Amino acid sequence: MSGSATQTVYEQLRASLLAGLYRPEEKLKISELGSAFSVSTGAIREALARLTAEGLVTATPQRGFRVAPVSVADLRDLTDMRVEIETKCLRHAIANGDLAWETTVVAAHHRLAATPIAAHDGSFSPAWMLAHADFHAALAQACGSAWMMRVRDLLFAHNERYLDLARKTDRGNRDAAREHRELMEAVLARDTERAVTLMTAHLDKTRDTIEAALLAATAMNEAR
Amino acid sequence: MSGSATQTVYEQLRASLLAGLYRPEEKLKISELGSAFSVSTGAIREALARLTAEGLVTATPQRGFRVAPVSVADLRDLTDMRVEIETKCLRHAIANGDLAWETTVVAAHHRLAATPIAAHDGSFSPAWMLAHADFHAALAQACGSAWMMRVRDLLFAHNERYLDLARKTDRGNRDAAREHRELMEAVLARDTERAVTLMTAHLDKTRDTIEAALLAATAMNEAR
DNA sequence: TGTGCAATTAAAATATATTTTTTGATGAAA
DNA sequence: TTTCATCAAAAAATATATTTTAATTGCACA
Repeated sequence: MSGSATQTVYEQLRASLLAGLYRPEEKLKISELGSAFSVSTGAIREALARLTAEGLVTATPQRGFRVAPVSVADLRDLTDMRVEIETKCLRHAIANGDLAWETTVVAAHHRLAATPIAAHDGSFSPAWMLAHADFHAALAQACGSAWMMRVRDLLFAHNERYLDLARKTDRGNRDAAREHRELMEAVLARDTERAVTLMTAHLDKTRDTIEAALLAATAMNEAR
Repeated sequence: MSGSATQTVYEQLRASLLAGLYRPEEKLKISELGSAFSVSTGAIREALARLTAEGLVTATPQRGFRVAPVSVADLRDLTDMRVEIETKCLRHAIANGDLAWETTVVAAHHRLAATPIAAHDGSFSPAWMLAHADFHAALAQACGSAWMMRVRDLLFAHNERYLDLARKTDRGNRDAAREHRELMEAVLARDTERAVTLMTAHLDKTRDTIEAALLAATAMNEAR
């Protein structure tokens, strides 16, 4: 364990949110969570406060916490920003990255490629989600800017939440593995423009896929 | 008052941090703050948790909270990122902004120009800091992207902390008022390239000033 | 005089108890 | 039936108490 109870709760809650274990706008009851994690309400409130600052949770005075909402508009806005920052990281990383960086990229890609994408229930497997996050983080890592990485990480986290909503719709009609491989190859070849183009396409494609799933889900809800 | 105690504490603490009322790396004792604000320790912990997620405060398990450190390296990194995002906001705002936006910019600038920059003790006056923050926010506002604004606000907040460190060194050898006026004029003329150039110069100049003050302060500390 | 160890103090972390606020239900009056 | 007011239950917010952990002090011993 990495230390305090509140820290553990924060990490687990965050992971659960990113994995889509709670629905958007769902109420997060303090005492319920408290008994679920078997810690005091104080620890829960503290964890929720941090998640609120991250934007993964919303807080309304006197009426508690909820899972942050999702929307097509937000997804589009988020993706635009992500394209911006991810390509910027990539440019810098390709310019600055040394052999050690190349090595971590290759390693991260190997792990990603070798990890089965789907869990038995049709959702993304946790192992793949982790490998995927690590691969993208590895690409950006060598950008040499802590602030860039920080903003990147924030945006990536928010995107993960959407990613999970696109479980079923996604795979099959898309070759994410190829996209990742080409991305790696462009990076190793230090072909900045190609890498940027591929990254942009990759993120845009992800957005389109999620958007379709999101609209389908909304339509289903409205019909009911 | 805008509601709960924890909310109030969060806001006040944040304002104090941005105003430089606490020194970087200073210990933030929970119970001390509790009695200072005359609220329970829980409320303090909650506020600190949020500030931690914002990066204004650092938390170390089992040994509490401290004011986040500052450094020349961080300031440079922060400014690079700020140039990036502020100019991006500006481009979009100039493209999208309507008359209502122009109006708020003019209003914000008028207020800024009419507010005395220095308090009697040589630091920036709180009123000026507020008017300054509002002016820059107004410029970016019309960018039309919530995520852009969110990242911008985060970066701006961190910069405010540095700004205060540059109190004495700054004014006199710099005509910030002119820079702001020119910025407004370029924006009203919808001269995107000029506005971007001015904004970049404005932020870089701010960094240089702060950096000089920071180095001077460090040298003084080392000499002691 | 310095070094290591125990005892003490201080502070953080956690749990529990209390107060306040909101929400949902029930029933009376229009 | 609909609307409004009142009451009861639930949950959030806050305060207090307890436990755990880290820091400090003082003392014995080299």
